[in-house]
Amino acid sequence: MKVTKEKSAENRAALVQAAGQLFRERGIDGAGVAEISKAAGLTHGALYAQFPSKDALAAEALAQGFKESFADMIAVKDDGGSSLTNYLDFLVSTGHRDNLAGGCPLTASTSEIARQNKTVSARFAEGFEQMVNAIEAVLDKTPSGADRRQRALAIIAAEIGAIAVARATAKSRPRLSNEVLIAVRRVLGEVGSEARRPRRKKAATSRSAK
Amino acid sequence: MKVTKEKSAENRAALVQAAGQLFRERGIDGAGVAEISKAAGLTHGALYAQFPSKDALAAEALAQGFKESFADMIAVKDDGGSSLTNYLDFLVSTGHRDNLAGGCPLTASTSEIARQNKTVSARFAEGFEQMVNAIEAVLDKTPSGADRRQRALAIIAAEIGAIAVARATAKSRPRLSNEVLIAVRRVLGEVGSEARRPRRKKAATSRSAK
DNA sequence: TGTACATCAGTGAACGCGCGTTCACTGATGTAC
DNA sequence: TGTACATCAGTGAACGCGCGTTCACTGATGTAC
Repeated sequence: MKVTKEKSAENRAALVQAAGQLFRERGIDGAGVAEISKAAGLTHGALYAQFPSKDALAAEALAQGFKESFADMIAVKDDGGSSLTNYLDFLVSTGHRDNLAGGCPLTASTSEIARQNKTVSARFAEGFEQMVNAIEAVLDKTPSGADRRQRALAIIAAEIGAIAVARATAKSRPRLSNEVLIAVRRVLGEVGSEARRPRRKKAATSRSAK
Repeated sequence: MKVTKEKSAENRAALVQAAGQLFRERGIDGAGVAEISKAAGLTHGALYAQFPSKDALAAEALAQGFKESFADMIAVKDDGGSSLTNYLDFLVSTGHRDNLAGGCPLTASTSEIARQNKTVSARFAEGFEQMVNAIEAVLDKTPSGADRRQRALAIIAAEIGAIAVARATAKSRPRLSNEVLIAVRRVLGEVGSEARRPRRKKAATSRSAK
């Protein structure tokens, strides 16, 4: 039974939305087309009327996930206080760890991406690059741009690793999981403004490095 | 046809070995029992004579992978120069990125672990903890132990994120992939000895933070 | 040491199941007149 | 505006396939005598 153009567009959006959530929750290989279609209130046949393959849906769901994630980031950016602090509090947190379905696609599917097709992995790389740019833009401007970019890259890589490890250990070692987040949050705060921030009180012993 | 106890033990070891490599290459869910058995020169029936389930094999393969990985770490540790430098050069490198089958299980399966059973995820947490301890042991001793542990946690989390991202982007954006490794390698070098190392030449402008 | 036999590691066919994808069909939509 | 009909989004049965696991069987091993 045919359906309004408008309704059809809604259905497509519902598929993308459901796919994004389920892919983030269970992994791209772990969520099936039947489950996704059902979550969108449709049958799998409808999915294939809208997308040529599961891969194509995955690419679109990934792109949409990034879009929403950046919207969240912008909302958080100027929440009072430093933008970097806001970003890190948002990204490296128990809230982000526990929000599989709604979290950033970067952190959810990183280690699966290498096994996906080119379209999917290219979208991932774009999202990563954008995320790095967002962080770079709010870093202290003191040192050279190259240095700033390196720190932004390291911050995002560390954030991804932190959430991945925190999720992997959350069930069997909840304390350890929290500890990872706290440690990474603190160290990244320092990395983000290291070159400009005065040394912490206690340090200052200056043996030359090795 | 029955087989020597010795031969049986060899077969078991071959299964664990093959499973470890294939799980790291394709993911735990991505490598099948048929493929693993074949790689070990056996049939899947033999696998079930040795292990009650694929999960049990996965747990053992993970433990074995950590064992081998720590042996590599120890070999690298006293390779001349600073131990931390040796560790980081080993862990955050294109070599590690490109060595799926032989690399560290931590970096290979992080984001899959949360979806595996308790035995598997507990083994993962143990391996992570050990890795953190190894790093902590070679960090500068200047600041408090709590601070040292936090930096060790952050270093391992960042290393895992760096390898994961580098692998995810290696095919579609090889330059970006390399860039991530270089950036993380450098920043972690600083994190590993931050509190003690004299400020880099160019920095030193000391506006107070924010 | 030689013989009889229970053990059990390993084989390979078969199991039910869920996967991604295809396809004949339906029937409301939206267009042509 | 009203009618006739082509379009095509969505349905649901069916496809081949590979998955993890089971099981009846084999036959060399290793033990008991």
